[in-house]
Amino acid sequence: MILKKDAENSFEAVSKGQPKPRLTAGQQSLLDTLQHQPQPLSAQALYGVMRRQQPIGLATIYRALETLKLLGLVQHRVTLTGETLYSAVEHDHHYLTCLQCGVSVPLETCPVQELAAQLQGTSSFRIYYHTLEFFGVCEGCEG
Amino acid sequence: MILKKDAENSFEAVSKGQPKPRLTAGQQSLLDTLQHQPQPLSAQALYGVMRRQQPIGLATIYRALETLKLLGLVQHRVTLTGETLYSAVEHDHHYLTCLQCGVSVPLETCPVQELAAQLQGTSSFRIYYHTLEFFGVCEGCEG
DNA sequence: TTGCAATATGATAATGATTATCATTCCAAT
DNA sequence: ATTGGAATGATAATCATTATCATATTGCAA
Ligand SMILES: [Mn+2]
Ligand SMILES: [Mn+2]
Ligand SMILES: [Zn+2]
Ligand SMILES: [Zn+2]
Repeated sequence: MILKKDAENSFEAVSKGQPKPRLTAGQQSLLDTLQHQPQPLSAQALYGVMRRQQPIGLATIYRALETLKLLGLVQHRVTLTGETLYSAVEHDHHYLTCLQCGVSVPLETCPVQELAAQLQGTSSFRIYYHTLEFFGVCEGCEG
Repeated sequence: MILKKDAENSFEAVSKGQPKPRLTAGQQSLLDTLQHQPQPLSAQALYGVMRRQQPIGLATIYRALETLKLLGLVQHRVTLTGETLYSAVEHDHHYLTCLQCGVSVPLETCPVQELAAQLQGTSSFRIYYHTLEFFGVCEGCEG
């Protein structure tokens, strides 16, 4: 996927002709940070990253992430340890995870893109993102 | 998917030629219960269900679910509210969930079956199950 | 069978990520 | 400038899950 670098507000790219929400400085800053991350991050990790550029309270980060999710700008996934990781919706990656040691290997392709577009028309939902993950046991953990 | 009704120990059906683990009475009972559920259940919900048939401590249920997961007999998914739901691996269903009200609509098809089999050969992992979920906003929550 | 070591179980305390509170600050529109 | 509503931050509370630890079972050898 091609991203316009440093769009002043990437909302345009996602929502077309919908009620336009104004992001606060903090939300915008958080979104920018997220869009520049190569990996999904937890709320607490984001708290640490923002700390150096634009300090934002942890509670506010959780609230902002929720808001951005509802706007279709941010997506989430939950790790085996129970922490939620966030990333920009443009970040469409999936993993193969070992149930034993927890190691995650990224997949190269996303076989769901088509179905997502198809569902978009079929269902009455407006679809923002999806999660796809495979679980099993890695070679090293083979018992 | 067709299920042999009341297999004495469905492990055979999943693991072929691997070190055969003996499930304890509680684990077996829990697995049976899970295989008869039409919907994924949380550990606590299972605790409530087992209560009437074969009382098992909550901690033991969590441990058993973890064990069954490692054996490739049980799968899990995490809801928006953060609770983990468990189901027998035979239960291959996916959902379209509203980020606002949390309602989940089941999908009819699983477009990942093939890729899973393919990955099985490509990767060095032994793949047990996968999760696939679409997130968006339902018609009623449309803002 | 009997005895023991390894494993499983239950009750309960502890953990930790997330959420609820609430006082304060910001913001937009009179 | 004034004001009502939304946003923020610090912090307490929540609650699903884990860690403990004492007790009960199980598997196996003597
Ligand atoms: Mn994808
Ligand atoms: Mn599937
Ligand atoms: Zn592993
Ligand atoms: Zn909804």
